[in-house]
Amino acid sequence: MSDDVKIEGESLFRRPGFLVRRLHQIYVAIYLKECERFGTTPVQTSVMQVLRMKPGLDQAALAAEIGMDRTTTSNVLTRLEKRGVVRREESPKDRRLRLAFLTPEGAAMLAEMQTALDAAHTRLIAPLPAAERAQFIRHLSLLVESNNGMGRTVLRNL
Amino acid sequence: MSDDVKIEGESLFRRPGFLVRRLHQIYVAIYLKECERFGTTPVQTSVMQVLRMKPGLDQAALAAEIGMDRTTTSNVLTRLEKRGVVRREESPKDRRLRLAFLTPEGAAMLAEMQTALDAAHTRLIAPLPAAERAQFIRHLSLLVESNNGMGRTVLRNL
DNA sequence: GCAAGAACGTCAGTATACTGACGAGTTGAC
DNA sequence: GTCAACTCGTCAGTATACTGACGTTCTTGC
Repeated sequence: MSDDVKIEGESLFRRPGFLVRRLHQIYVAIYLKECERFGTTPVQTSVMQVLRMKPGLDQAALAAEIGMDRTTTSNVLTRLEKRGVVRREESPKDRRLRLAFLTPEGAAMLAEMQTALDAAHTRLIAPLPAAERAQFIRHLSLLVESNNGMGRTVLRNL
Repeated sequence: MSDDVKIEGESLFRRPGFLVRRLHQIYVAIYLKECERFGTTPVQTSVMQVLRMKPGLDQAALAAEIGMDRTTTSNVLTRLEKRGVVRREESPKDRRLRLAFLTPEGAAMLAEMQTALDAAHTRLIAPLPAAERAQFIRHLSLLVESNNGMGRTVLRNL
């Protein structure tokens, strides 16, 4: 219970990198359970949420909003389009761009998902004492903002 | 700056699930930069670290140590074996099991990686005020331990 | 107005990470 | 002892997530 941060220890369970990987897995599992009936993934939901706020975003801008690679974003959109919740069209102004929109079906599904989605996020941090949850989220935010800009994938609009 | 935890907000950047996914990506990027010359991944390193502590572990037990699926563990071991840092042999006691060991080359590489590995973990949480790093790690640990046991992948030996 | 550079989307390739299913092997209830 | 239940490793399939490379299209410097 020492306050000293011992990164060099042998156990994986004191290493922040290992813990973050594991917590990410756990969040995915919680999400999949909460949102089971929709058959979506966390990233697909993030894409739809961004498109609700900013309809007609091109793929690179969408990628930057979520912190995903252009390639991954394109693949996610392909799957969402196949399900009929997203549609893409070419930009008349810039023929390089493909603009993405939620379909009415997509907007309806997203609205219906809201409760389950909130529950997933809440459940993830529920084991923390209530008074410490806000600080944990602030710590996460700070680390994401500070380390943003590693490699090709960068978040815009922090 | 309210202490109230607003999970229901529109912005992705206040959602712990989103932040954890993004922080995991960031850790991978930091790791890959620090350990570039070894050409390894975070998970491959975790496997090797466990095998250093517990030589001759079977694949399912190894999976449980790291919190990985059996299938993923098998694939990671195949890649490590191909590189010559791990070897597998069948158990004479239980013919279902394949026991994994570090090769001398693997042990040597792992020893050589230690500094870079420590640097990656340290860099991940470096942006936090020094006094708050231990608490952040405690929060991560608590959430991982509390939510352990979601789905097929479970950590043993917490 | 045009050549150099940059940006967009895509492709191929690779690595985690999961599910469901399966055969081979072991264990336990009786 | 036998057979049902379980376990281990693997396979096929799918979803994130990255890199390097490429053709197309736009922007900029001049």
